Amino acid sequence: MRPLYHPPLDEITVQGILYALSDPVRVRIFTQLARADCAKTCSEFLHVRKKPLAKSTLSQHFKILREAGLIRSERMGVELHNSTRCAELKKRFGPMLDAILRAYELEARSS
Amino acid sequence: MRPLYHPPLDEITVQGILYALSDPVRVRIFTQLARADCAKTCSEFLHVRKKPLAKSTLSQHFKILREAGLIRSERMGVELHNSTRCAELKKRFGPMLDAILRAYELEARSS
DNA sequence: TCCATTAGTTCTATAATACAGAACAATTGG
DNA sequence: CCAATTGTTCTGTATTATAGAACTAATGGA
Repeated sequence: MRPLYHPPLDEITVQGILYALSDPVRVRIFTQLARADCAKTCSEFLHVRKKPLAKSTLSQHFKILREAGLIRSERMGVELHNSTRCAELKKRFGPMLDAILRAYELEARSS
Repeated sequence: MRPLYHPPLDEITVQGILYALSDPVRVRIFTQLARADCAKTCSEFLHVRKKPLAKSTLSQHFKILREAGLIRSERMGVELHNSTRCAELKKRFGPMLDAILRAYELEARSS
């Protein structure tokens, strides 16, 4: 089992971020992590919006978020503790991420 | 041949926009359109960054941009005149699009 | 120590999507 | 009306996504 890869800040791409955030499940995961004040495990997201997700699928989604540079996952015993890399990302991409999250939020409210 | 579909402003989604802009060819097309002061035809993009594109592929890319609500395509004789819907989009999504384009621009400069 | 449990990952097969060549459609100019 | 031009749609292949099954890693107890 290969170690979890986290790209360094300067290898993170806009393309990768947009792709990662163009999926509703991943957006949900990311926004929950962004809102949370402490790290969350993967399995907390096995039921996203009432839709049961296979854990292999969920694992893939986390991998995509991680390798896009959006989140950081640390092994803590048997589980992974996931948190966002928002602070770093803000340094590199300015207001982009905030603007995206805000747009998603507004969209959710209006529907 | 079915008429070109342009979603009304309130049916445009963040997800659709991010997905459309997570492909380098489409980003190139969109940014060129955004910079241009007049509409551009599809075939002007047959060579994007020295890579020859099949016109069927290009057509698909335009369709994705169009149906994501990012561009508007009008038949003018035998060709299509494409332009962005930036003004409308700004009303609905605020600074998101600008922030994305700016991030892509900075990324391009630094590489 | 060893076994059961828990949390995630990887493997494998199938379903959905992207790409590009070929045929087609629509418009215009000669 | 025919030829040329621009773009779309059709069709087959290649890549990517999903989810079940098997596997790995860490822990807590008997």
